[in-house]
Amino acid sequence: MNPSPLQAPLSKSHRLVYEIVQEQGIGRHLAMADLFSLAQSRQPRIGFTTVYRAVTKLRDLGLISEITPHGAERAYYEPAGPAHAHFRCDRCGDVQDVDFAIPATVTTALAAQIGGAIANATVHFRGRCAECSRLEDSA
Amino acid sequence: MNPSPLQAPLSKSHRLVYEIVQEQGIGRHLAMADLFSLAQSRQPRIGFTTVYRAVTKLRDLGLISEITPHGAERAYYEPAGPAHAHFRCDRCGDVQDVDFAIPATVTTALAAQIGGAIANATVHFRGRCAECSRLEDSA
DNA sequence: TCGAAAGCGGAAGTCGTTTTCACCCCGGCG
DNA sequence: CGCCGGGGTGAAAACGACTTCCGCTTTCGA
Repeated sequence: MNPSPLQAPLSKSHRLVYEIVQEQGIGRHLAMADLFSLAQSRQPRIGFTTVYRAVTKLRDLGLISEITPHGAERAYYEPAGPAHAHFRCDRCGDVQDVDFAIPATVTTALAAQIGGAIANATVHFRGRCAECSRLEDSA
Repeated sequence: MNPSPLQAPLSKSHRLVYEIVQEQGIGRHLAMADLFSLAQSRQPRIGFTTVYRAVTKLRDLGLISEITPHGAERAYYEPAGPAHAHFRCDRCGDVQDVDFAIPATVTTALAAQIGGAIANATVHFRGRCAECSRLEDSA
């Protein structure tokens, strides 16, 4: 949302990747290869390594979120935003957002339970998405 | 705990892997390589492929659980048991159990929200474990 | 005993990710 | 105006976990 914190430390290429993720908007989940394709379509001479470095930096800066759904074979990226869970369909592999987050009171209590500090919580659901539910095969 | 459901469809090698996971008990999280090492120590002629096949089958049968913590670079396996969450320390990488599960009422409501079926929920926490919290460096 | 089927293990292959390394652009400085 | 110097860049190789392949061995029923 706020473009100001990224003026200083990001190169032009890194900014491009950031913009691509932002433009995809909430609910879209992009693999590294997708990001590379999109970046290439705007700047054909860009290399995979540059996109990779951009993603790594943006992730470390907290500007984009990385999700690794259980059962998926790669990571996905989305704009940083309010906490929410993800649902992955076992059949078609599609990942979608779910409006659910673990309350801070719970994480606080659990942090006390383990005696450490909890920085982050991720929730993933697996199952059959709406569309795949209609096709009642289990192949 | 209950050895009966595994007599029929499991070969001797697969049973060995199952027993190894069970014997490690609750709270232990074993990577594929760990399982292979442990299996080798009891049956030196066993091959990695056999352990891999055993793990795959046991996982599909629901006899063992596979977890892929966010930030980890491999999957871990543990005995199947009551639902619980996992905590992974960002510093030392250690994974430990956390007594938390998403209520069935919540998953039911969320399944309705997405219009599909939710078969499974996984919760992962990241942060600093008790031991690493004492070492106040952020390296 | 024989033959089919399942199990097995070594090795190679797959694939997403990460690192390496040399080149280039772009600034300041002499 | 030309010489550095350092971050940025991109092609390619390396890496590592995971998966598959293929031929050999064991098991089991006829």
